[in-house]
Amino acid sequence: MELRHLRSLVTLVDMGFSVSRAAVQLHVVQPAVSQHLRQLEDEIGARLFVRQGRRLIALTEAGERVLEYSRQVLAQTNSILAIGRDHTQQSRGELRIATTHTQARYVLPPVIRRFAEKYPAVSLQIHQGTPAQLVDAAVHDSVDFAICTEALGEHPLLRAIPCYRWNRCVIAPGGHPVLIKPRVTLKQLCAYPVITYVFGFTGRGHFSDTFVESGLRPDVVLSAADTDVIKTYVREGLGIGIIARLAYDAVLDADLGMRDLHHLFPWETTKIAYARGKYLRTFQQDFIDMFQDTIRQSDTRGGLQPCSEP
Amino acid sequence: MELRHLRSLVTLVDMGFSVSRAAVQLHVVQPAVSQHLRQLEDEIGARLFVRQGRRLIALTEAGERVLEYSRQVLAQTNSILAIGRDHTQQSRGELRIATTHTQARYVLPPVIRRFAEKYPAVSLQIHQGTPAQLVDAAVHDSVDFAICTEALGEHPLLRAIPCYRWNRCVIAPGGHPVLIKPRVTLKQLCAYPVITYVFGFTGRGHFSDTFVESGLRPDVVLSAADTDVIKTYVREGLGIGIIARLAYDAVLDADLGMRDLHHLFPWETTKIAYARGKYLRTFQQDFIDMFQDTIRQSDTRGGLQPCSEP
DNA sequence: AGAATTTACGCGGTCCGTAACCATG
DNA sequence: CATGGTTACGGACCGCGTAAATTCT
Repeated sequence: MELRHLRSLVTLVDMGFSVSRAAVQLHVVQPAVSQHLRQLEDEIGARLFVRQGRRLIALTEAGERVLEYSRQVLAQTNSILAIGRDHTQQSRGELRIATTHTQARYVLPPVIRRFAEKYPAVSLQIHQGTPAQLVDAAVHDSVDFAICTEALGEHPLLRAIPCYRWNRCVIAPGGHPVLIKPRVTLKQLCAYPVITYVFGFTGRGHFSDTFVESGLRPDVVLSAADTDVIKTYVREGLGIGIIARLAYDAVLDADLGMRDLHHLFPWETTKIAYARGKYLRTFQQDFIDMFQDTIRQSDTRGGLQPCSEP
Repeated sequence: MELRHLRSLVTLVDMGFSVSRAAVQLHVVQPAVSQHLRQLEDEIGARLFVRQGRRLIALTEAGERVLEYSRQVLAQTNSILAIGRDHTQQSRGELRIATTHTQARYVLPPVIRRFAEKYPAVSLQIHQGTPAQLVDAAVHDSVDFAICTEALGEHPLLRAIPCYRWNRCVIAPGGHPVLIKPRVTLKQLCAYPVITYVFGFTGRGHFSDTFVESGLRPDVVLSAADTDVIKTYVREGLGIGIIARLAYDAVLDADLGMRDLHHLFPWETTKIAYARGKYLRTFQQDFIDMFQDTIRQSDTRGGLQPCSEP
């Protein structure tokens, strides 16, 4: 068994069980990949693939197991090479971050600024996606870090580091009746049409749970993945917005009124996660440190609380 | 980078930095290994070895990192092959256990009997060693399981499963004054010369701590790694023995008196550990289950308590 | 001087690419 | 009949083994 066999297996699966596409991806011809897969099955001595005629359709249970280990092996060989790059070109390389819109837009900018200043030779990539996609990308090591609130932390193949806790606020056009009382109640929120995040995003789970427990039902007229979209519709007068407190900008959103809601909802914990066993280059480790440190310095202006290490 | 490079690196280290011995171990000629190491260094692009002239002396820091990942990669490729064997020859293979003398002699026999009955085609190996050696063997995957009380559980590369808790007893030749009172005190134990386990073995750490805390100092005239040796010297009249309660056999040791001491010392937890990420074949998983189950059935006869899963 | 490692070189295996062949929708 | 996968075969590459050169104990 050689690494190329494992590479062929993993690429085959990632390419949706198309041998030809895997071959293209691997820069070899198709019969080569066929041979790898065949040899791998021979050496392991068990069927790995469910076949339909000559076509490969899916993995057997054994195949799933082998795939899992193969991914780990390949990730670790990458880590080995990363060690080298780390020692020779300390501060040269790339940092691939996958996160949600809210993080990318409201939390990361000051961190990124500091990082880019300290490591000008590191090329930065910020990918966006749904929490489920972020998890996937981190597991497959197609990004270095996934930063979000949902779906991390339970995954057995990820190491998740809690970074800060945040809560929600309500926003509404200036003069809106919900803004009168300094301390808003759940009942008051239910009196108006609500615009908030799409399910699966940014703490929407706990958000809904809170209403269910209280026996109240909010009138969610619109859901969006993205705080800026929510704000836009709130400005249009479509309803009141319930967003992450940290996404309210006192200057840019001066036309909107805001009331903190941390007394109504549970705190959410945003984490930074990476593939377990991944070798972190010094600048990657440093990014995590800078992230936590920046949060710590920005104090509670945005209503977020730093998390100490677990 | 190919697996052979990693194998050469790992073997080199295991052979004490002798390229020639590594070559023998790998069934290739020496220049081949030299080439692997050279190529590995080239590809990683960092010095991995500390050299003294042409001789390799030690690993650099980068080398240590690479070694760590290489070990994991190789362990996982082994896991992949194990998956195959598991699916084709369900109950054929080998089970390598490393443990201390006390476990091998007093706890494992009934487990082994059940296991051998159910899996006659699995060849069993029982290795013995100091707790530190057991940990090493498990980490390097040169055994499948390490079973002992000390040193496991904290190691980051091992997964340790608590199996049962035990405590100590005192043994002495029949009629010895320490046997008169049903409830022995620490002070009484200090009145006689004591024979017990060597430091680093079988709960000796907590044993000593207990005396230190009480301000008493036992008169340990002899330490042995092995309960049978202790018993022998107790029979010789050299002193009283403090051993694991489970190592006292009511029939074979009828000439020795015994008093339980669980009111004096903290309970010790014996664990079964294996390399994290290792693929457990079905019969290996079954061994753990049978181990725990056998303990559960043997009830408290030997003064040991089963542990539920953490 | 001898043990151990590196360098030099040639052979053999094997890995991949080309091309022809087969199955499936 | 086109798309996608397997079988067959040849050439190029390279990994290993032999043997000579080198260096440190």
